[in-house]
Amino acid sequence: MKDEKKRGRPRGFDAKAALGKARDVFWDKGFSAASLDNLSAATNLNRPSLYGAFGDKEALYLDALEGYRQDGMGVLTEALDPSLPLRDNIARVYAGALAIYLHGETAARGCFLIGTATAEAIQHERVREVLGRSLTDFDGEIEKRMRLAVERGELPDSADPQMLARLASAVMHSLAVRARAGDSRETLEAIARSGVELICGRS
Amino acid sequence: MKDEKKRGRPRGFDAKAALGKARDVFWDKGFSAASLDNLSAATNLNRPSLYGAFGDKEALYLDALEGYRQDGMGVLTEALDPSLPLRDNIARVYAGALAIYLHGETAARGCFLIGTATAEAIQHERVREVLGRSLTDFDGEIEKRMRLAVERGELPDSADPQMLARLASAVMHSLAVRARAGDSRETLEAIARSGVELICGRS
DNA sequence: AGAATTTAATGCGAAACGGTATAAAATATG
DNA sequence: CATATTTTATACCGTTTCGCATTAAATTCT
Repeated sequence: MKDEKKRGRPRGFDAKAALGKARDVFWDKGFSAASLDNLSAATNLNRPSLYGAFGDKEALYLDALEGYRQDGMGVLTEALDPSLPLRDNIARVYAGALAIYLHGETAARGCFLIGTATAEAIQHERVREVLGRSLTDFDGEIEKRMRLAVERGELPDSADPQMLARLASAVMHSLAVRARAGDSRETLEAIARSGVELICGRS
Repeated sequence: MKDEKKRGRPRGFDAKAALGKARDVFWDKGFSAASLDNLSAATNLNRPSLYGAFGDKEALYLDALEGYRQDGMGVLTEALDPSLPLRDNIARVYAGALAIYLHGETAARGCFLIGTATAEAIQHERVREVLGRSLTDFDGEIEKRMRLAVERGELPDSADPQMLARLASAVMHSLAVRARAGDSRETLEAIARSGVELICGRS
């Protein structure tokens, strides 16, 4: 469904890979501090090619954000596999987050969204919109699992699924910030463990 | 102890007030997107005066961060008044945070540190250092109160004061991010209430 | 009063910025 | 093969950036 040969010179690069490289630059520097020269160098694309494929700098950034958001949702739904106990689900959510935030083992970059989009959110309405949607969608996915947990008796009937979900997200937001502030993997994992305990009950 | 008249032309502005105006600019735009022209206009200082009083842009930003950090610690210790019950203390911490994050009632700016310093933390080591220190100091102050709570029997002996403190901070970090993402005051206050419930026990 | 010293104002200057005009290269179509 | 169309490469344009050089103003010290 995409083999209709477009006429004209074919593009000589993989747009998805280039977007990933651009995302890495934004991830390290933030939107404002990342220059088109940086992005051009990282993607091996000259500026007109970048512009042609993605539009201007803001559009490229929004594309990168949206891709990250979708990847994150994928990791989340995978972690929330309802055949596992709730406690395992939440632990997996945090483990998945830390795998992204710690980036390999070495330098911690934290969360791309929380680490860079928050800074631009006041001035750039579209960035704020993506950020807000990401947070609420994340909350919502966890909330669904919390509702299921109440139905199944993993949580007491008195539990408030929406609020528990938001607090479960809150722990992750904190991991995102702390990772970028340079906290050690050990510290972050300890917080994650304690978070699971607190959210899912001490039973 | 500061009436020793310096010789030479006296400075014609209040450095502290100027720093506050500069902080507001950084708060809205972030470090990288804030230009010296913006800062100059907001403070009513021409660039050489800014430079003379605070040094370059990064030094000015670090000054603003440090001032915010200290203000925040002041609000925190006030909220943690040990003559009040733990539950009230934590509720006051969140209320104090939201008062800052929501800025009046209208446009939400979130937390200056979490909203802007996280973005620069990877590239600017000194910013990362201030951010990290701010987070750990905050945790530490709450941890002291948690220890006291265990001694007093407000929390069970089995409670882990360090981890409870970090999770209490986590809720605040989430408020900081969500405020900047545009969440309503009602939502944020509801999260704060639920956070108090979760941290301080459902009793 | 005059010298010394500090701050304030104007404005410059080199570099970096985002974005694009222009032309060459590569492919499909007729 | 010629033409149309799309991508790539080079180079450039106007603007904005940060920082400072220079000069004027205001105050203290001698």
